[in-house]
Amino acid sequence: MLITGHLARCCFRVAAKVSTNILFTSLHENVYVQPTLRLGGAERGRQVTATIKDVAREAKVSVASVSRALNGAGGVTPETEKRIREAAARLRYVPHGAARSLITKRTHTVGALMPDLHGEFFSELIRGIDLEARSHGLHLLVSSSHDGAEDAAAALRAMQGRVDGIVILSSPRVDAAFLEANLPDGLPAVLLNSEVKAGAAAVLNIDNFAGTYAMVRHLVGVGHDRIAFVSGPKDNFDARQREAGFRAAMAKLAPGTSLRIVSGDFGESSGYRAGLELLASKVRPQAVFAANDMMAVGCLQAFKEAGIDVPGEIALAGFDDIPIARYVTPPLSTVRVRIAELGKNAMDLLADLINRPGSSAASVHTLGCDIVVRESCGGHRGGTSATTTKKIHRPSNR
Amino acid sequence: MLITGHLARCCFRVAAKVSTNILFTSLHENVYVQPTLRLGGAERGRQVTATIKDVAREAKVSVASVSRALNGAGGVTPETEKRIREAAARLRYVPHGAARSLITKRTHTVGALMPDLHGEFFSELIRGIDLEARSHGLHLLVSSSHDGAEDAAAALRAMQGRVDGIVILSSPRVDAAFLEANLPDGLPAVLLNSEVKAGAAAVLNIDNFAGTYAMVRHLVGVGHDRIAFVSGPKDNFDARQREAGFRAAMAKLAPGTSLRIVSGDFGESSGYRAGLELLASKVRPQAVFAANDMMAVGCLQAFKEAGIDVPGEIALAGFDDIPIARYVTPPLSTVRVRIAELGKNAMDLLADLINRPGSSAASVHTLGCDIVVRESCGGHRGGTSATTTKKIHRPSNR
DNA sequence: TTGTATGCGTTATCAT
DNA sequence: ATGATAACGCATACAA
Repeated sequence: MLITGHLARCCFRVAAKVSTNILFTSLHENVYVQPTLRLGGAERGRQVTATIKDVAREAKVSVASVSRALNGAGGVTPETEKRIREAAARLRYVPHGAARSLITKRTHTVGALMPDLHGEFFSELIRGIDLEARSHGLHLLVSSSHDGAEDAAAALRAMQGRVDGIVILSSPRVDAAFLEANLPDGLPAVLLNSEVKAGAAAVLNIDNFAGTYAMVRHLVGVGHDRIAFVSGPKDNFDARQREAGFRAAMAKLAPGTSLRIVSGDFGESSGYRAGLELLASKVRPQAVFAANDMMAVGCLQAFKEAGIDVPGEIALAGFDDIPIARYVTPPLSTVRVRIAELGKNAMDLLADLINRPGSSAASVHTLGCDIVVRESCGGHRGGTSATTTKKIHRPSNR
Repeated sequence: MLITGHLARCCFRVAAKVSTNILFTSLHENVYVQPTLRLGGAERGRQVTATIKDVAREAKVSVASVSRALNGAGGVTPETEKRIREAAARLRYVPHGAARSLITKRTHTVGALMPDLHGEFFSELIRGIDLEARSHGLHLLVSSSHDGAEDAAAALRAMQGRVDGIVILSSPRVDAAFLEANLPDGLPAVLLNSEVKAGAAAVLNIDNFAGTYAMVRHLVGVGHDRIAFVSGPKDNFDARQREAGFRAAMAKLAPGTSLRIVSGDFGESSGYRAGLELLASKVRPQAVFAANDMMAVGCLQAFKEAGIDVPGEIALAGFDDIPIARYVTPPLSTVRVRIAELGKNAMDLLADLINRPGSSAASVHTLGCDIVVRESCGGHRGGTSATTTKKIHRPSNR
């Protein structure tokens, strides 16, 4: 829609396979010239990794002393500890994670299981999780990109014995039944964006309901009455919550108004179609609230093509605050989800669950959203708001 | 710049801590009602995970037979195998990864080490890596979000014995010296976006040079002569290559033109400043080529505010093809980097390195780019082009 | 304080 | 075909 296309070769086509390099050279100083460099010391033979035994031999002590010294368990003379540490450093000794976790029962690793996600949401979530994991001394085993339940189940199985806990981002496929069948009993788990309260798992959700509610309140506040809603896919938990929030808000804040809800699928083009459909209505809405930003962007495109002024003739709002929202014309008002914080909180919850088994088990948490008022919804005075994580419900299941 | 602000509360503020839930209920059917659900069978006691011994006992065979049967190593009667499989299924037996890799010397896991990256690039890269890893039967241990060399070194150490190989995305901090000091000798590694050819590691780069060159050719082709360039940070490899490509292209395709290069830092606001600076020039450029899209977007903002028509008065082009590029007005012409493919190729290279040690070692590969012609650079006939990965150089270091 | 010995769960090498 | 047993690298209870 926005782009059209003819082909234009980007790279140099030359006969010889390796000559691209040479061609560059002839054009310019050769950017591919690279410093040759030997890595590591390449000890004799294939001794690629030193073990605790090697260190023990080198330091002329037993493996037990090496273990004690390096783990700070005490019971070792300062001088022998020094000797051991030096030997370890000399040999570039690093404890073998698998071996250690075999006896320790701790992998210091958490898993992240998520559906096939593109873009900002995924990266921000992982970012939040990873940062917090590191601060807890945990590593992150990621398994993303599965649409199928079979994929996800396999990934879950493969994590057995490799993780101390797991963060699971729910999806239509990874639902209650799936978790019941595949989530190992006793494995600390945090469910993100899930409608199930599953066993001992903690649940952390986005406050879609309140976010939508607040946006409706803003729209009503700036004088809009007939607000249409573009809903998301029915099998999506977020989408359902957002629609519920919209219905509740309208019932409360604009009572008596007949609800206008057209369905979309979170995709840009479904938003475009919804926009066209709304324009064709007998009574045109004063504002359109799309259940996510991509659909709002599609709407905007439809309005632009029809020559409708936004927000002059129709106000527009979205949900998510994807980066694009700021850059469309006019900039899109939306509900911001603090994704990295969601990840961070999930990780905190999980760490707690791991360190104090049962502590946060079966608790349900909710992360508030902000609304970001930009130009697309009229009554623009700008700004954002923030709320904090609130514990909603915590049955004493233990 | 684009957003201004007043605060608007998004969530309901109520006195009681837990009452948000109740409030919602009073507004609407309670969206937080969640099905209670017992997970797993909860075998007796704390037997949370069955081991191979349990299966052996259950099937009345030795652990050796269980191992053979489940690994398809042969040497086991169909009926005993059946009995073993049934016992395993009954006990929900899953082999303990750590224990297995201790003896196998294979973790079936690869590490991904990357700097603190936001947005699309990170997510697409991980996506490409993860998808391909899965198809190779490998898992992904991610360690992202370090700016410091110390951070990265610690992450690298922690991967010892937990991964069979590693993909490293270079950054100013993770450079030749860093790798020499920290990359374990003998560990299969693929360096992404790196200017060093390090030991036995394979290197995979984006063809920044050719991408920039092609875009300049396009700009010149549609009649622009005085093309200004907004460069990126000097310590960034991509930025340097792109500038080199620009210089080379201009020298070849627009000889005699005096070069106009203003420096930026890849950030939007530096692009904005560069835009203002260029507008203030005695001789205004016909086209501006920014070393990345964010700077181009900043430029565009500066031009818009100055009332300059794009592409009418000044053409504009960027690099990366971030999602935003399509949505600004006018849509931004740019050089597309196929990031997921980069990740996929890196993973392929690594899998090769793992399975056939030394096979792809010390090879250098380059992934071509596409140019995407949209409206911002004039001469708009639309479209993209694609090139494929080409092997540039492969010393016989083995 | 230090060393010896056992076991973690698995695969591999022998026997039988 | 099957079973006993020795690794794998580490931490730890116990002995010295």
